[in-house]
Amino acid sequence: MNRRNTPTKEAILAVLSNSKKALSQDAVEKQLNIKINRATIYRVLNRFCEDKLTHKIVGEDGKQYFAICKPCNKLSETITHHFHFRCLSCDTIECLQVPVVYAVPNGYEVKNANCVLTGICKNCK
Amino acid sequence: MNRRNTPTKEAILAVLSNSKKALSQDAVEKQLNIKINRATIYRVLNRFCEDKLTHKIVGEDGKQYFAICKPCNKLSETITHHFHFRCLSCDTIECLQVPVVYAVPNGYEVKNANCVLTGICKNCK
DNA sequence: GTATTATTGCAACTAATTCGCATTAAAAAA
DNA sequence: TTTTTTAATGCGAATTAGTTGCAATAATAC
Ligand SMILES: [Mn+2]
Ligand SMILES: [Mn+2]
Ligand SMILES: [Zn+2]
Ligand SMILES: [Zn+2]
Repeated sequence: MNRRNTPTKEAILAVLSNSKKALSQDAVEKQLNIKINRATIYRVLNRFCEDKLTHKIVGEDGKQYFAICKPCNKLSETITHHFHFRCLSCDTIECLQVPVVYAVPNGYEVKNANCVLTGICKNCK
Repeated sequence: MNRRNTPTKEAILAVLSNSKKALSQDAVEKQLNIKINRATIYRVLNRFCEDKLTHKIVGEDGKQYFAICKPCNKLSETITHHFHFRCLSCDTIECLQVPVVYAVPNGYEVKNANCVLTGICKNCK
């Protein structure tokens, strides 16, 4: 199933590129200047993830956030797993350039990591 | 608002105590031998969290899991933030005795951490 | 025993995400 | 350039997890 170029895809990608924060479907929709269907936005975002263009973070609010972050693209696989920070005040999630370090017990195979720190961000203090 | 002792509370606590894994509301309900309302289970679990008897983990599946784990009770605040592991095969979350280590940029205040590794657990390999 | 109010059950509700299906439109083929 | 193929989209309905209002129940204090 080959990917196709569509205005929808471009628009959503542009929004993500211009954002320093990870965005929820809702946030993406609000920042779009064209009207795109909710389900479609989810589908596009998930396709981006499949293609490793973005990554998905799940907050302790249980919501999905999507980010295309600099670290992810330029650095090695190791730092690909980095911490995220969710500010309780401005309710945004951002990628921190802080690698996730851990060691798992024998016999465990880690495929992914979802690490979110919560608190108050620099701007909101 | 003082807490009261009820059979419901005892039953749910017993289930959590006997479990080596973190449990969702659904999982708790299934393991109970008495019938307790869904909303009530959530309320009891959240009360446990308020009272620091349990802690809540949110998986990348967006669901809430509750655990009363050994490390949490006997160790210091520092290790209270530990990694969790969610097995994609048996779909359970467990507390790892692996501390979460990080350093945040200046001006950030961390209040909580939700760190979940995903993959295949020892048993399922 | 009586009063107070935390706890519970039930049903309705909310919010986030997904899904089925018909329609549209990229891109490949002719 | 037209035709064909099928990925992408829109819409509405469905699903899932969790919450909330409210009346009934029951633990605890008096
Ligand atoms: Mn990132
Ligand atoms: Mn734990
Ligand atoms: Zn903030
Ligand atoms: Zn497993």
